[in-house]
Amino acid sequence: MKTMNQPSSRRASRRKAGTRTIRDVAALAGVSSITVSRYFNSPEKVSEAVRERLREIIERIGYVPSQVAGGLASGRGRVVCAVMQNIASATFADLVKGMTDELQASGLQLLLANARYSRSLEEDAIRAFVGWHPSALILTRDDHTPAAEAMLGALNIPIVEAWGFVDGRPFHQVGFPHAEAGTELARHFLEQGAKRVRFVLPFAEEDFRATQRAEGYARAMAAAGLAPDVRRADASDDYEAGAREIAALKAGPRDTRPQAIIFTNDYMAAGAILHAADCGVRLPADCAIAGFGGAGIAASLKPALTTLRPGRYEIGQQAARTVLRLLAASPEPEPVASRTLVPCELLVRESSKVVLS
Amino acid sequence: MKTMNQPSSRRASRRKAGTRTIRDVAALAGVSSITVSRYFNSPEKVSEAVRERLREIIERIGYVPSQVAGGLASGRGRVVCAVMQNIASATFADLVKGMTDELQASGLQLLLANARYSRSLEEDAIRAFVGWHPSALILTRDDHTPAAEAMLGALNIPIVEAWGFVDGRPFHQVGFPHAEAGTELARHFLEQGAKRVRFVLPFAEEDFRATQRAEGYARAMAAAGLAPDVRRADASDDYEAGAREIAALKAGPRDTRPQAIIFTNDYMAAGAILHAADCGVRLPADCAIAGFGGAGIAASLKPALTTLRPGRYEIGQQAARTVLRLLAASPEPEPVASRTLVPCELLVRESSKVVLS
DNA sequence: TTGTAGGCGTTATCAC
DNA sequence: GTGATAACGCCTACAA
Repeated sequence: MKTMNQPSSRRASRRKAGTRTIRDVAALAGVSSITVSRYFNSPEKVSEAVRERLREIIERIGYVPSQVAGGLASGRGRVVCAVMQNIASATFADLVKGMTDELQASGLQLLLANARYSRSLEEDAIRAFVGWHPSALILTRDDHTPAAEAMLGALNIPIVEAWGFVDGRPFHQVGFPHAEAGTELARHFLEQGAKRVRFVLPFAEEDFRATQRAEGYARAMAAAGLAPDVRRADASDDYEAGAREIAALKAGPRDTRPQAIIFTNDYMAAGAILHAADCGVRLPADCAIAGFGGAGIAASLKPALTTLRPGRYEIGQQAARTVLRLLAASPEPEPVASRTLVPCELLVRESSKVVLS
Repeated sequence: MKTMNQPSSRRASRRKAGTRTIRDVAALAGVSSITVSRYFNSPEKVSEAVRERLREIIERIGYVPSQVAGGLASGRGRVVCAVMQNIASATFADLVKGMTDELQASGLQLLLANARYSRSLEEDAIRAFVGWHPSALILTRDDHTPAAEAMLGALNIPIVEAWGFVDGRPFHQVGFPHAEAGTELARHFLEQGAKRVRFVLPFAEEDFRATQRAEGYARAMAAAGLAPDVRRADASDDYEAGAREIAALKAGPRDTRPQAIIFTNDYMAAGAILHAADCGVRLPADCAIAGFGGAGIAASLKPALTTLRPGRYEIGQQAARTVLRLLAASPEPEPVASRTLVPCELLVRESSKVVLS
């Protein structure tokens, strides 16, 4: 007599205790599991009666579909991957919020990686993300390593480059041209008649966007027939760097001192403003000041800080929307990469009033 | 005559073009696919020779293991899920950075959700995360909905409650007791002889941690036989709220005015300091000030702002470490929930010097 | 150290 | 509108 209840060809179940599957739901409802699948993915294909029964059962036993199994079966993870450059900065936090807010409703989960301004870490992050079979990818730079670029080309999914705004890329762009941001700030001073306008970069060289803004500034100066004056901060703390910059202002002879300074971020500018009184520098009379970033504190400083505010949240949002649009439109991909400009807003306040002596 | 080349029992492959699998690698190496699996998961079980061959092939064809398939097969997604309360705030951005930095090496991917201080959204996020079969869960509050609590209990994975630090919870704690933070700030002023110490809450009531700090402050006041004076800001912008608070300072008779104000975040405190001069208030002579958060700008304000700085990055890091420790130790779970205190640091500066009149 | 068999939970495909 | 079946890519269990 054969062993009962245990055909030798049958392995033990590897199922975790307490895990419910689509089949449990199907059995309870007296339908097949594919019907339960349809209930979630295309409910209009399930009859009203069955739908109601399923709703009740799912609610009662607390069934949650496995994203993992679904992703495997469909060949597409329910995942949008994003590589940030500095995950703890306000800039990227706002981008992330814009993206999550927008993706929330779609059921897509955002996966984040932090590349710390390194192209090689970005490549690593992309490679890791490939294993998730992402539905789309959002990047925050456009100068990838060749290996990264090769992976991107092979992925064949929507790819968005957010934050910058570059010509001639094969991927969708959402952001603004950083060089032009620098140009705009330079012009703000040039139009007021300033001739000596300085641009201050942060201590760390890693933020290449700051460098791009400096280049735009330099072009504007050159176009006006003036010599660019780009300096790099000599303190890693932004507030301290700004303070030192303003402290050094009176070092040279009066007619060579800058009439205006553009700080590449608002924190340096704030440091300058807060320290000015201690150095006997009156702002903006002795030197006009502008920042970049649209920091919340800018309006409260004395004098209030002029700043160029990028639409950080909006860029995250638009990047996510671009992804959703492309996913909805597939499999007819858009012929050319889209370009969504999210312009900066120049918030003009007292600090940037040029006083020509 | 039957159709050729197409046995009726054989379905078409659903494989995406260009997708390589563990079997492709195995075939190229002349080994079985399980050996390739071992190469990734326990390389020490694969002979040096085979390992070398596999390394070369994997590198050459750019094979990346599927996290999705692996997660399904092993019953555990390679995922740690975290629910934040305000994903765009500096606090949570630092937490996230601490977590990702720590998880990076382990190959675990962090999944984030934003609960916006809502218990119900937290519940939704947890439910969504269940579908990812997470290896662990990190939460940032301890007062979950009953449904959420039920899910947590059933999950049977490491669960960490980070940012706060509470007694008697079934889950691991990493953070600090917010009430005590309020107490510490209150004592800082009480020890200087102040009798009238005010505590200012932000306009939005959603941040229950701020309320906990206020409670700790109130207890310290009561213990000293003094009346607590908790006010809620009347402007949603923190800087503006701080400015208004300081502007209102001189409204009442001198001997009822607060001698010190604790702002529940540094932005309100900064707003107060920046606006003080405009109101004819001299700080700290007319009123001592302290904040909470350890904002970067605090040290640059005039007067420099005293603030209680929580170890935000460290808390994220320790939360992740707790998760990794528990995962490594399984299947022998720790008998009781661990408690990791990450203390705040009181940064005493000029703003909090009490001047008794 | 290496291999065989089959299952993980869902979905694509085809059939009714 | 509903169902049977196999396939997604990998890993656990067991065997050699």
